[in-house]
Order: sequence, then structure tokens, then C-alpha cells
Amino acid sequence: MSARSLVVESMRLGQFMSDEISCALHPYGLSIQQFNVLRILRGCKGAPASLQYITSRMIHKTSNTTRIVDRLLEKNLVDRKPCLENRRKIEISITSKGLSLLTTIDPVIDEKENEVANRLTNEELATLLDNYKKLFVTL
Amino acid sequence: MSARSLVVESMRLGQFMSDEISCALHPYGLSIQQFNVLRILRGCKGAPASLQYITSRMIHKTSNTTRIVDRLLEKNLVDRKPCLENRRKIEISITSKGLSLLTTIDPVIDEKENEVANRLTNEELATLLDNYKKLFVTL
DNA sequence: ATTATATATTTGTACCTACAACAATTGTGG
DNA sequence: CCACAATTGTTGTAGGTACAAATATATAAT
Repeated sequence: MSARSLVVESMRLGQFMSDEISCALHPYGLSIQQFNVLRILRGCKGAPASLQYITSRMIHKTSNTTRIVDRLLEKNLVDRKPCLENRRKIEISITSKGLSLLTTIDPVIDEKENEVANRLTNEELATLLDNYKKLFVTL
Repeated sequence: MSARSLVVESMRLGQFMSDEISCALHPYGLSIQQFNVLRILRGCKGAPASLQYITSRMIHKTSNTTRIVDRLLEKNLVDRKPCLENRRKIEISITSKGLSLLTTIDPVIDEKENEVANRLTNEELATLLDNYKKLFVTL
């Protein structure tokens, strides 16, 4: 019985978290996936990233990174160039406009994240994350 | 720091669970949302359900139930009739074809759910579900 | 060199999500 | 009764997800 609850409630919680973040991002015109890509690019600290690299770090592994990057391009938040060493690849990097948008959004997201996390004690939080790891054994 | 992990890892876990179930449903040509609607209808035990009722029980509250029911109709898994008492409403019920499809799928999903849940002890599972409840306080 | 295979990205399609606008019906206060 | 609000469902649109096929380039094998 609680096996079913685990699955259903995990999906519900994931949805709840997504909704919270999506809602906080809405005023900035970013979807959660677009935001995700921007943060991955910022993590590259100047080094350009390939599409493949970005996809590997995304939460939704099967999402179509090409088209998410397309939308970020339209808003001039990222830059896309062909890679000269390997012409199959493309090099994607965050623009200064993208960086400054992230700087604006950061505190809003931090607050949301803390608001949710504060519903648990540090010990509960640690146990929860620990259990997540056990569940995640991909086959 | 672990506030961010909580949010990200919860989304990742929710996605993982969805993927597991979606994958198990794939051979039967059902999406996870279509399956969700069928199970809600089965839970009505013969009594027809309104669109509104179905929507209220779905995991993705904002999903467009009209169009999900449309696809189930095309496959003859559900029935749709106007409601005579209140002509704004429609009455949706699961067909015998829908019921027998669910009967086929049930053990497959049960197995998936148990496979995942077995990675935790009963005690860990109980604690996890308990923590979920604390996180879920909708504002 | 030519063919085969692997890698990297794009394109296509069906379905879903999120949000808003619309239409039809019902209920309610004057 | 009538105007107006609330309820119920449908339709429209932009963006995302999931999966498969297509395209282009690079690497390896013969």
C-alpha cells in the first residue's frame, strides 16, 4: 500500500516544487527549463558548453535542448556559435544580459527554496536527502 | 546550500518516478495522465464523474482534462454523455474495455512501485512520507 | 580511399502543461 | 422577470516532453 503512496507522493512533491519555482520565475518571463539552462551555463564560468553537455545536466533528460536554447537566443540571453575544432558541435555561452538577469532572480529563488526547506529541521532534511539517494539507484 | 538540494532533488525524484511509470505504461499506449484518469474513473465504481471532479484528483492540477478525455474516448476506454440534470456538466465513465485494460496493467505497475519502494526499509518509508506531508503545507 | 560506425545536433510528431479567453448554463438579488 | 455573477466545460496558443528519424561530421576498419 505505501509503495503506491511513495510513487504518487514523490510525483506530487516534485510537481509542487516545480510549481513553486515556475511561479517565482514567471515575472521574469523564464520557464523553469530555460532558467535551468542559464544556470548550467553560468556554472561554466565563461567556457562555452555543447548542447550535449547541457542536456546531461538537465532535470528532464529527454527534453529538447535545441529548442530551449532557441528561445533563450531570441531573448539574447545566450550566444550560439559553431565549434571550429569539431564542426558537429556548437558552443553555447551565457551573455552579459543573461548573467545580469540571473543576478536579479537569484535572491527570489533562494528565498523560495529556504521557505520550503525551513519546514523541516536540518536533521530531517539530511535524512530526506539521504533517502533520496537510496531511491535513485538507476538500473 | 541543502535548501537548494531539497528543491532540485525533489524535482529529480518526481521526474524519476514519472519516468518509471511512463515507461511501464508505454507498451499499453497510455500516457501517465491518461492512466491517472482511468484509475480515477475506476475509483467511482460505476458512478459517472464530471470533468471538474476528475481534474480535482489529478496530479497536475492545471492539465487540460477535456483533451485527455478526448484521447481516451478515441480509444473507447471511456464514455461521455451530457448530464441531464445540469446541462453544463458532462458525465464520464470508464467502459468495460477501459476496465479490462486496467486489469491487465495493474500488476505491472504494482511491481514497478514495489521495486522502487523496496530500496527503503518500512521505517525509512514511513519517515519519508511523513516528511513529505510537512513539506506540502500549501499556503 | 571507401565503407561503416559513432557522435552531435536538428527536425518532426503526438501529447501535455500553463494560462487566458470564450461560450453555455445555472443561480441569485433587485 | 432580468441583469449579473458563478459554474462548467471548450478552445486557442506558446512552450515543453518524449520518442524517433534525419542530417552532418568525425573516426575507425578494411
